[in-house]
Amino acid sequence: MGGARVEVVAIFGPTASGKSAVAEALAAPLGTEVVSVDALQVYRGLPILTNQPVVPTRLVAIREPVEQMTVGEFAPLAHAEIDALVEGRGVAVVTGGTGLYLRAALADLDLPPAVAEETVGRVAEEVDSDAEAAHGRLASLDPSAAAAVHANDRQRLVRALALAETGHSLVRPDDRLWSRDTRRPTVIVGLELTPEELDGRIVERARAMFEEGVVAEVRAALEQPLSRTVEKTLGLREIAELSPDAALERLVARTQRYARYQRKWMRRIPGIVLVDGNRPPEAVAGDILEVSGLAAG
RNA sequence: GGCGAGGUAGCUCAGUUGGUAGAGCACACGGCUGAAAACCGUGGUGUCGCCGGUUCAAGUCCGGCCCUCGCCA
Repeated sequence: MGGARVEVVAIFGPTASGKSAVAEALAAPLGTEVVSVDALQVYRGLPILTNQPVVPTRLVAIREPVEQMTVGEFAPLAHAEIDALVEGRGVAVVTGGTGLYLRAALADLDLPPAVAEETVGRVAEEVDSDAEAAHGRLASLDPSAAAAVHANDRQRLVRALALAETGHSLVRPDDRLWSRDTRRPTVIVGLELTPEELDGRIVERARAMFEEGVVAEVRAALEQPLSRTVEKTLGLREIAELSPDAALERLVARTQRYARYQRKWMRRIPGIVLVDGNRPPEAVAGDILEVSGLAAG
C-alpha cells in the first residue's frame, strides 16, 4: 500500500461471513457507499434468498430475473460506480462473494468481445453434434485456446470457437484474472472465520430466510421465466420442490459447499489481506481501516 | 407369530445365465478470462447384514440366524 492513497477497499469472504455488515460499518465513517459485486444480488425478485443488503447498495436489484447477466456486461457497470464514488467521496467500498465479478470490478480484465448471437448459435449446434470434432477444429484455428479448453466444457468450447472464427482468442496475452493489477490503488481484504463460526452463521441465516418468507418469495419468482443464473440460485429448486424442513437442510448443505468454494477463491485472489472475521462488524471494519491506511487522521 | 419386500460406498440405489463390485449425489484436488451461487477435468471410497455349506470361483446358489419396512394375526 506504500505510495498512492487507497481509493478502493474491497471485502471478500465466504457467504454468511458478514461481508455486508462489515462493508457498511466501513462505508459510514468513510462517508462513502458500498458497491456489491455479486452475480445474484443484481437481480430483483429474490431479496431474501440472495441475501440482499438492507442498506441501499449499488448494483443490487438492477436486473429482472429473466435477464442474463455476464461478467462482460457487469464489469463496466462496476467500474462506473466505483469511479463515481472515488471521484465524489474519495474512496469506494466494494464487497461481494462472486470472485470473478470482484476481479472484474477491481481490474480491467480486457475480456475478449461478445460474439454475435447468430455465430454463437451456429457454433453451439456444431459443438452439440460432435464436440470432439469441434474441438479438433478449434485446435487448427487456435491451438492455445484448444489446449486451454476441454472438449466436454461446452460453455468454453463454444465461446472459444466462436471467438476463433471471428479473429479473436479466448486466451489472453497476459493473465489479468490472477494478476495483482487493479484499475485504482486498492486494498483487498478477506474475512476469515473458523469453520464452526461460519457453519453456525449459515444455519442461522438459512432459518431466518424461512422466517422472513423465502418460500413465498420463491413461489412468486417461479411464476416468471428465469435466466440460467437465477435458475441456479442456491436453494431455489430445493425450496420449490421440498418440504420446508427438507429444503432448509439441503439449503444449509449447499451453502456450506459454496462457502468452501469461495474459500478457494479467497486463497487465490492476488494480494488479498486476511483478517479475523469472528468479531463484530465494527471491530473488523476498524482493522480494515488500519490495514488500508484510511484510519481517521 | 404368519406372509411379502429388503439389507451392496457417507446417501439413494444398480449389479445379466456364479468369474473377487458400479452409477448419481456427496467428498477431495485441479481448472476457469462475456453462464462464476455457473461450468469442466481427475480421484476412490466397500468385512456386498452375520455364520456356515456347494463350487476352481459366491454380492449372485443352499441352510440357519440378526435387522428394517409393509400387510395379516
